[in-house]
Amino acid sequence: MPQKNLQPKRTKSELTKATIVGAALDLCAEQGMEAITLQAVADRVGLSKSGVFSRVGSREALQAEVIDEYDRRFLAEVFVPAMQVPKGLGRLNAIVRRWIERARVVEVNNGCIYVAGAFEFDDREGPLRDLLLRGVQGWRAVVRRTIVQAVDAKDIAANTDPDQLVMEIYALMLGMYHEARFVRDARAADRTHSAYERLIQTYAVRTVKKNSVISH
Amino acid sequence: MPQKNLQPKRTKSELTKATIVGAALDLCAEQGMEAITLQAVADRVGLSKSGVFSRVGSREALQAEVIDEYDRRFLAEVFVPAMQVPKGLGRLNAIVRRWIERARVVEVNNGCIYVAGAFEFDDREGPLRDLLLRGVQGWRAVVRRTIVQAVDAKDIAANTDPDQLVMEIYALMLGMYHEARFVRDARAADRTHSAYERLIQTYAVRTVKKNSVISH
DNA sequence: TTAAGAATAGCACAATCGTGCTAAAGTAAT
DNA sequence: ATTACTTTAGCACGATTGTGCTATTCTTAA
Repeated sequence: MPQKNLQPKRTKSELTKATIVGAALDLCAEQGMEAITLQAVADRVGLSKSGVFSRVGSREALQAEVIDEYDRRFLAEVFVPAMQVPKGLGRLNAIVRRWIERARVVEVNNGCIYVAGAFEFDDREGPLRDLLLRGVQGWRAVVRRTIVQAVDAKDIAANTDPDQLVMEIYALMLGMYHEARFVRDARAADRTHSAYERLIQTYAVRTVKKNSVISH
Repeated sequence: MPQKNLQPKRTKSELTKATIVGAALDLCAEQGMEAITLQAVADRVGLSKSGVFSRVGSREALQAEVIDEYDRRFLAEVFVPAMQVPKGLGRLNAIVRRWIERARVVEVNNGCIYVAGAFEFDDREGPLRDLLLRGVQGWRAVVRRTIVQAVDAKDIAANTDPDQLVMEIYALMLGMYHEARFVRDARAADRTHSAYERLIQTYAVRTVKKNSVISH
C-alpha cells in the first residue's frame, strides 16, 4: 500500500474537490449564494455537471463548504495577523484596518459572501442560514472581545457598550460594500477608514475630560 | 364612449394590476427581487399564472413596477413629512428618525427592497439595477442636500463633507437591517438611533465645546 | 499488460421558470 | 338579449434546475 501523504491532500479527487469549492466560492462572491449552480460550477472548472455532483454530494453541501472555505480565508487574512498585535486599541485598529484592506482588494472586486448571504438569507430558514449566522456571530464575538480588552486596557472609555460598538463597526463595513459594489464609488475604502477614525474617537478616553457627571 | 374618470383608477384591470404589484412587493420585501415569480404572485392574489402575466406584460416589468411602488411609499412616509420641518439639522434629524422608524415597523418585518436589491444586483447589470441605483441615488441626493442646508444654517460644522456623512448615515441604516433581520436583535432600532446621535455629534459645530450637543 | 477501482461523463427524471397562443369567461352598451 | 370587448384560464414550448443511475474513461497496483 502506497500510504500516500496524509498531510495535505490525499487522493486526487480531494484536489479537484478543492478546485470545485474554489470556483464555487468565486461564483458565490460575484453573484451570491444562489448563483452556485452545479452547471455553472461545472463550466467554470471544465467538468460535467454530474462530475461536480459526484464530488460534492449535493448542491447544499457545496454551498456549505464554500462558507467554510471563506471563513478560513477571512480569518487567516484578518484575524490571525491582527492577533500578533498586543491587546487593546491597537489590536482593534489592526483588525479594522485589515478588514477594510481585505474588503478593498478582494471583496470589492469579488464580493463578500457574508454580506450578500446575510441579506439573501435574512428571511430564509435552513442549515445555510445557520452556518452563515454562526460565522458572523463568531467573528463579531472576536471583535467584541477585542473591544472589551481595549476597555480593560483603558484605551477606550470604561462605559463603552461593546455590542453597540461592534454593531457600529459592522455597519461601517456594510456601508463600504454598498458604496463600493453597488454605488461603485472608488473612495469607499478611504471613506470607511475615516469614518472609523471618527467613530473610535468618540469612544476614546477623554484626556481633557469633559466634566462628566457619571464618571464615578 | 364612456370616458371614465381619468383621475384615480380607470378600468378594473388597473385595479387588479395594483393588487398584483402590491403582492409582488410583499414577496420581494420578504425574500428579495428574485422571489418575484409569476406563479408565486399568482398564488398570492388568486389568479392564474397567465392571468398575472397578461396584466403586467413581463416579469421584469413587474419587478420594475415594484421598485416604483416602493419608491412612492418610502418617499411618502419619510421624505414628504420631513420636508415640513424647517431646513437645517432639525430636518436632517427628522429624516433619520422617520427612516429608522419606518425601518423598525415595516421593513424589519418585511424587508427593504433597496437593501436586499443593492446586494443582489451589485454585480448584475441591466435595467433593474439601473432602476434601483437611480432610486438610491435620488434618495441620497435628498439627504445630501439636507446636510448642505444644515451646514449653511451653521447647525453642523462648516468643513463637513456631505458625501461622507451621507455614507455614514446610510451605513448605519444598513447595519440596522443586518442587525434586525439577520442577527435578529430587537435592540437594532435603538442602537441605530444612539449611533446616529453619536455620529451627528461629531459633526456638530463646536460652540463652547461644552453642552453644545444634540437636542435638535 | 492486465485487473481493479476510482473518477467522470451521459442520460433520464420531475419541477419550475418565463412566455406565447387560443379558448373561455366576464362585463357593459345597445 | 345580443353584441362588442375586456379580462382571465388552459395548455404547450423550450430552458434550466438538482439528483439519481449507468456506462465510460482514467489511474494505479500487480
